[in-house]
Amino acid sequence: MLTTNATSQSFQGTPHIAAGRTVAITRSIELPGFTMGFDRDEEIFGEGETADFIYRVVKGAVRVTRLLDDGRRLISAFYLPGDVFGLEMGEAHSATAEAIVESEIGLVKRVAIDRAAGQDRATIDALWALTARELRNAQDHLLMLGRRNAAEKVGLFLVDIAQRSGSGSEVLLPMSRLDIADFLGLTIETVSRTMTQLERDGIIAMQGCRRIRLLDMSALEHA
Amino acid sequence: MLTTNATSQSFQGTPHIAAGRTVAITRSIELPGFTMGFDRDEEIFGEGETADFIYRVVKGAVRVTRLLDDGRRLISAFYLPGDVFGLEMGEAHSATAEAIVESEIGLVKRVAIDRAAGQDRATIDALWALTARELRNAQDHLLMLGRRNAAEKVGLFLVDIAQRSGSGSEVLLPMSRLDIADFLGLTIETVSRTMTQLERDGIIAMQGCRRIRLLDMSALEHA
DNA sequence: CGTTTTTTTGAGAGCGGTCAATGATGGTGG
DNA sequence: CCACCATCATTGACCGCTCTCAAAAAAACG
Repeated sequence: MLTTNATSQSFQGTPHIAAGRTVAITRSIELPGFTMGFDRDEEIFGEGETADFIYRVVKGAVRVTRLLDDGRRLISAFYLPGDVFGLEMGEAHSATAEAIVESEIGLVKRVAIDRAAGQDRATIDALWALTARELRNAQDHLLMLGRRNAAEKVGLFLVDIAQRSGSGSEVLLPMSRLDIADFLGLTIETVSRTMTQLERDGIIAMQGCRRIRLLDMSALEHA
Repeated sequence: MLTTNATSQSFQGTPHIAAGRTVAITRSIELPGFTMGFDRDEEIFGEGETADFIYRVVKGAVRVTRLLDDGRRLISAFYLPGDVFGLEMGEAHSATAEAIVESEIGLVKRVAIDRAAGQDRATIDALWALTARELRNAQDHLLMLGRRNAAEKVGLFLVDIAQRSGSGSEVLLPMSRLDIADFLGLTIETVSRTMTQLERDGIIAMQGCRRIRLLDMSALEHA
């Protein structure tokens, strides 16, 4: 875990913080904000910190984690370009967000959002819709975890990532096996073994452990 | 599964439908609505049906279920008196709700809610807060399912129900072992065995399979 | 190119699932 | 009120999946 000292770092040659722009929260809602670069494994916000911003992935990938009391880690969601995260109803963040790879993140101040929401019904509805989308994601996650074997979990996960990254049947996983395991409630070994088995069965093909080609989508979804 | 023909049934001697009253959606928000009685295992709404109402448990208990394609059943939440459920962002219900025991449910028409929300910011915020609460419940559920053994799951479940029913350390479970199993991602046999073991360990005491006394709360939470 | 981290593979054990039988519970009708 | 039956819960034996521990292979990094 790296210490967060965002301002001292740079991102792909661009200034670390690009101020004075607007950030899209939904397709129609844009608010004044700025962009920030984060290195691999760098913390974006921590559990318990004051939730002063909401965030949007411009480029890269983000994981949101919660630590159980006994040290086990639970990944509640992955966020890909276009996804909004970090919206809280309470004062503080209820989980930690970290960049999975070098990422570019848009930030909007919460006070700016609250101000806009006070004047504009459309903004309220957009924020509400974001909460509802998070709810749906959590419920889909529950469906993925509830009484399914490892092959089903990994299969559904790959299909989900493929659809969301919109790259057809060719997936480039940004996250490690450990991330996948903590997301699916499995161990790295089981994730690895399952992928090997899916490849043996001709359901996927791997070129390196991150580049996956989905050969048989229906087999992935139904077992 | 019983067929739903609510108007032809009665509930504990009171008329099945009591019209012309108001139903509390939150502590401060009350809207015109009515109350309806449901028998044990009676469907309140079904997956795919138009979401014309939102619901509140007045008395009894409700389960919300989703059926996986292969027939497995997943319980996404239990609702106890005071809890609101059935609020959807889309047109249709994404899950099925059934009364676990004979229950009294308050209903408010969605058009009435939308009308109130159009005029009153407090109502919008209340509805948004309800969605956020559902999200938190789903995330807590994820925490309960993620990489925990049966004893941890059952322990956390019992503590949760005890706290929500507010009856101290004496819990009267409205739901069957099958309901608990489908909620925790276990089988009835494992739930049963786990309860027996918790009793042997002196962590709980059972008077019948529904009446549970929680003797050691911290042991329940941490294993 | 060497070092560190991540991934893969293997062997063994344990937890929870499956199948099956017994025991408890509750509702119904005689 | 009790006998009967249907449903639900418990218990047991066994098996398979996933975890654990361990080591080798591959990839990422400086």
